[in-house]
Amino acid sequence: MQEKYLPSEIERAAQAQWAARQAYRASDASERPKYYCLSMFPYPSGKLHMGHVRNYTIGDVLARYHAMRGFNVMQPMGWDAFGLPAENAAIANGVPPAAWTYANIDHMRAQLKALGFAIDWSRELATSKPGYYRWEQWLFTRLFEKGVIYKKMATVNWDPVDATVLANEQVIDGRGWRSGALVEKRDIPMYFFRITQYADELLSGLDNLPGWPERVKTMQANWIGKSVGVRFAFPYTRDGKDEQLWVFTTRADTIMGVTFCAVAAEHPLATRAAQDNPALAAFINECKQGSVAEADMATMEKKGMDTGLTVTHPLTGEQVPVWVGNYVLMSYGEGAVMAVPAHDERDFGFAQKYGLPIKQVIGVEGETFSLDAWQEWYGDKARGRCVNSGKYDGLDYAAAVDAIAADLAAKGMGEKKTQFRLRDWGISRQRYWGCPIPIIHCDRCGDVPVPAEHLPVVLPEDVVPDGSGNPLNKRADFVNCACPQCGSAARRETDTMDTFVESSWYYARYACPDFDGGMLDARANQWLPVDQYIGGIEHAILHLLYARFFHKLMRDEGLVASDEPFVNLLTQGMVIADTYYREAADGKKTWFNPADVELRDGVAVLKSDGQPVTVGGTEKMSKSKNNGVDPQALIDQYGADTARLFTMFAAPPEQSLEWSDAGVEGAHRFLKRLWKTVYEHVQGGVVAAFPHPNPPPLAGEGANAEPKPINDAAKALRRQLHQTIQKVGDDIERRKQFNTAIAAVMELMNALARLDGDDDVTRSVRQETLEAAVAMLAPIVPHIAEALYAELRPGAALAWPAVDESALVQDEIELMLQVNGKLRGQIRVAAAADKAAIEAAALASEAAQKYLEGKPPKKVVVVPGRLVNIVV
RNA sequence: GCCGGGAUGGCGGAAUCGGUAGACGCAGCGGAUUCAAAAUCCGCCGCUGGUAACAGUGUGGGGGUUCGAGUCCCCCUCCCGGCACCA
Repeated sequence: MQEKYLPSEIERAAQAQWAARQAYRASDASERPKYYCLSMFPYPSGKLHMGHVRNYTIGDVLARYHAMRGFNVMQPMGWDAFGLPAENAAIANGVPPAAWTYANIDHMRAQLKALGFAIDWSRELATSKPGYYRWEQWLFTRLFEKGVIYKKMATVNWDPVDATVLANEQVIDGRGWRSGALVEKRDIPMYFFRITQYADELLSGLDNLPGWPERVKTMQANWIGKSVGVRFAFPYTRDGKDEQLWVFTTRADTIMGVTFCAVAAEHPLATRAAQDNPALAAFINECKQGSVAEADMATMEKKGMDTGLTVTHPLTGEQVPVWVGNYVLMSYGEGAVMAVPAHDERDFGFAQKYGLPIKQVIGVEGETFSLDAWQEWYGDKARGRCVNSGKYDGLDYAAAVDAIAADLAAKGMGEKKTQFRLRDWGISRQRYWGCPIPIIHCDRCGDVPVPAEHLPVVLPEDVVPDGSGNPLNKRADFVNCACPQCGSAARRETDTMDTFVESSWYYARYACPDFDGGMLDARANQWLPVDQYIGGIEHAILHLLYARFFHKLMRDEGLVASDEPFVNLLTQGMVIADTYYREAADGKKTWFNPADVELRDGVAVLKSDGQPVTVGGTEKMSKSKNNGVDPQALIDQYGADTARLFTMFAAPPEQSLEWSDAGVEGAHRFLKRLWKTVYEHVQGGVVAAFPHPNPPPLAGEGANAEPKPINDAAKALRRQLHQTIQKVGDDIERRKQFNTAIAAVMELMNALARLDGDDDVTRSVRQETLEAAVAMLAPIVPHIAEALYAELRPGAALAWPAVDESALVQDEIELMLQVNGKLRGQIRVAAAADKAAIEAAALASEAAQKYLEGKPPKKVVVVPGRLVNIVV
């Protein structure tokens, strides 16, 4: 055995050996129970970042652990290959997005292999390949024919200078990121998935996901946002015609307090009023500026303008003024809202600002309504009883809503309605590097889906976008085609799909990536649902909701048999690091990578020039803040095992992980010590492990089943060993707390180092401990574990150690002794002692005597196995 | 703004069901080894007072429940994630 721990050597050897025997190839035909372990696939941005290392190490630990426990494990990997960054790189460097993407994939695949992940590479896929997106296009045409996909107008961010639709990310302070032009809202036609049709099932299905974190389920439930309310109309007459302004409210009980209505800038009523009102027209134009992002809408200053029009209150008959409000969105509900300033925070602010009347219609007994205390009237208190509401006075929330809905229905002016906050999913993107939408526009036949036999609609890969518009529009060979129905000249749709579509079903395609006869084959149901899904918490809502939705779409197409795609979900925290920057005179910040910064006399300075930089706080590793730590340098210096050990040890998986170079050093030190401990033991000759229920046969020792006499120190170590086996299995399998699993093995190794003696029994206990410790670490640091186990048990395959129950038995245990809840000492009692015996022992103890001063205790609390608390 | 999460030594974190706060690791300090250094090994290490034994105090802030609260309840502050075209 090599005396020195040489990571690069043993890692290369282990990886070559795994590849040679195809160790991680998942069998489609196995007797063993399946375990499908999936990590969210990466966007091929260039090179792996620490978030990837963390994500895939978590998945690999679980995959390897389950393989050691006898499961038929599948851990696949692929590439979320379409997306905006490829186009940005194209604009910056003049490289086609395809070439850039595939080069990145090659580099990142090599990095993943260097980390030693137990991935079945035979199932690798990239979403930008026609063999993949072909089936996405096929499903699109099926759903289009079923009406699950439809077309409607939707609002986008429009850059008037670049003549391009911008992603929210590309809008900075209301301006286009490249042009700096003020962004405008613009309505364009888009294709939508009718996800709202599945809203109820997506909501109720959360109850069948006990393996998901509560917080993710809560976020999804709030996102779907089911609410029962009332949709009703304010009638009005215009140009001699009777018309209606429809609104939706969850607070119909406050309908008698309506003092105005507010409509979106794009609302037909606003458009009409603006025709002979230049000031209003100007205001509407102003409203149309800025981004469409909800966060921007919600935080901007609430502004409005009177249209001069009024509508009739459906119950009181009063005239109600109609305002245009910049906070009312055309795409939400009806594009119009009723306003009750007394009982809605936003309406209140608006009314205060523009001097609109405020009318209290809800009261809480014993409390006086006052404008100063208006905030008090939200939450539970808002659900008081009706006042100043005529016939509805005295009714509570539910009764008032029922009565008001009934009266509106009787007049044909409204009805109860279940409303979801969830909106249909718009998937059209005016971008090149995505999956083409398989639609052909024919002047005669309209929107015609591309027939299955003509799929895939292949995206040309030699295009270089320039940042203005979609380059596909300039490709006559792509655009011009014949209508599949009538054969006349037609135009191909040039919008591509939202990349969330590709990531909504890739998990299913891994079961049968080579199948070219359809989207999925029978192997999908063999492997699905995914047993464990791992990915960042930032995907808690959108990606995970879309994937659940897609699973139900595929189920309803008869492609999968299950209702939900992911049985267990682990949402890992972010990897964060310090940020450093310098600010120029014009306020522009230049960010420096932590690797280029060092501390000199407590001041952060740039290594290159020694001048100070400003410390900008600890944030998610990102390109924009230039605080990403390149895992490659770490692997080169310490090896993959150290990188894996550190990322698993530094924080529990669900919390954010703060990067630290010093911690890496500690992880490496532990592996060196482990290597040395095994080396020293092996130098003395390997022996059979201490007898336990399944004595492992070792050449020369035979079936040595005679129990050997064992001293107290070795017995104590064996107790700790088997407690550790119990704990580590529980930490990995149930708790998914790898940091404490590692800490427990470290403690065990520290205890082993203190075990003296070179007799046969002690050596066999040492052998047992080392075998188990190496096996327990194998899922986390597989290369070194492989090498060490081969020295400890030549020829044997790594196996998870079994717990020896008999080693756990204790005769005497220590309890803590509290007086008035404060720790004052310990007592030793027999492990089997009952409450009375424990109490007697406690009262007889020196510490108890000291604090009781001869007086009887007021109360004694005995928690067997834990403590005694004496109240004096 | 709305929804979700977090805050524990100098640092990362542990305390799994309300029961020894600070496991494990990093940094630091002291010692051994060495010509010297690196590496390695041993010891100390929340704060305040004390030579020490020990005492007091301590889990973002304020209040509450309990024999007992980092953990449960109410209020507050700050930080982070998501907000539908970043992935």
